[in-house]
Amino acid sequence: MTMQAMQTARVVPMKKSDRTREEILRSAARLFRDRGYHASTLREIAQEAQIKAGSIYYHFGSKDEIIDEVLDLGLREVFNAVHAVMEADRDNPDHRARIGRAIREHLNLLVAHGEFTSANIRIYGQLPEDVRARHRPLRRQYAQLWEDLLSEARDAGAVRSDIEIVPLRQFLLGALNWTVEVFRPDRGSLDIHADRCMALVLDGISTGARNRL
Amino acid sequence: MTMQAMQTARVVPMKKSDRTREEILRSAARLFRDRGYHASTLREIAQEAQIKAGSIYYHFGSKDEIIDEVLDLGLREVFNAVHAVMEADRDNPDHRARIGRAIREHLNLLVAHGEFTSANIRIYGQLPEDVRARHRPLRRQYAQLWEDLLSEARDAGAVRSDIEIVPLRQFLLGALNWTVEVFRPDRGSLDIHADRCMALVLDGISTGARNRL
DNA sequence: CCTACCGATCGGTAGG
DNA sequence: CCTACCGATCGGTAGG
Repeated sequence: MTMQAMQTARVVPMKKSDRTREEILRSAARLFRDRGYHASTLREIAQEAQIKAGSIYYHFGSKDEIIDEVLDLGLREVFNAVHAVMEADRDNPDHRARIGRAIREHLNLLVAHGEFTSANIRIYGQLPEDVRARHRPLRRQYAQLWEDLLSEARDAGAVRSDIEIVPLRQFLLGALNWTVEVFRPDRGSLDIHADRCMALVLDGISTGARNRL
Repeated sequence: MTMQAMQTARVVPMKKSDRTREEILRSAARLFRDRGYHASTLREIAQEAQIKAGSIYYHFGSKDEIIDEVLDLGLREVFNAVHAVMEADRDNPDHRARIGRAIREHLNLLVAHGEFTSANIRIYGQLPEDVRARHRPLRRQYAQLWEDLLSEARDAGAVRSDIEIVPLRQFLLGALNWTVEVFRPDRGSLDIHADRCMALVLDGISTGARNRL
């Protein structure tokens, strides 16, 4: 197998059943995002994936298994990419630049994996508690990534010292996610979008905010 | 009937059927907010309102009629209150203060009518198109209120002239709604919360933003 | 406002 | 991966 073939194989899975499986997940993510979890039926998901309803159970054991994987796909790639950027920037003394690069990477991934991240953001609050519970550890891990970054920035004097880290992280990630949902920027306008978020959020944090977060 | 009685009558409806009707709406709003529209069944709504499922149809013709009224209640009172504040402030030359007061009133109402405004914010994106279409005129009206306020501020030089009004309004209202959903501030901390939003959002708009919105 | 019920549709399964 | 089907539950209705 040539290098070319191996790379292709990683992007477009070779086995047909794998491609169908991915199509089910992608269809499910789109429907979950647009109509919510309960309103999206397995019959609609199957139709979008161009198979019959009963055939979904060849690939997944239950609807819960599908939502679990959609949630996981939506966040894990964001986690890995942002984690990598933060690691590469570990010794940079410019904390504002570090935060900026993390923001940019976060937005990048949100746009790249549209269906899955959007579905995750939009429906998480409305899922049954047992589904949320299974997904929570990954959420906590990602939140911790940002809280560490912001803590270091605060300790270095780059962020106002009277701002609490947890609400700051909530506000920052919330604002970023919200803007992507509203603006749906294309790849070309992503840098502008990231700068805008930086300016609106970070300038407020570091110089403008009069009250404790 | 005394003045006292009349005022009481307006707050707590006298007829029992009116009170049941209100209880249905409030239960529906809570369930819609917490689980989404489709996941909230008429049977659950009825149970929360302490009546039997079939009895809902004594008060409402369909589930659609309930969601219509929940959406309307969630936004109309916000619209009226914010509109009144803007009118009272019409000739104030301090545009930053005008925007600040409008923000404060908006947040005030979001907190005051928690179930209905939260339900409106959270589930609107996932509703069937015909439900959204019926609710859209009121949404547009409220958006126009803010766009007028922001346009005047920009024309007076209080907001950067290279910022487009529509995206600015989307971002501002989106950020305000988001923070209320995340922080759920009590009445006591509302002023602090409003100031924080002012600082984070408005300082970015007027002095910090490098790029066009 | 309740009881008793309807047709439709859901998530899921058996057998191929 | 499909056909044919199950019990459960949904929004909604009839009759009181």
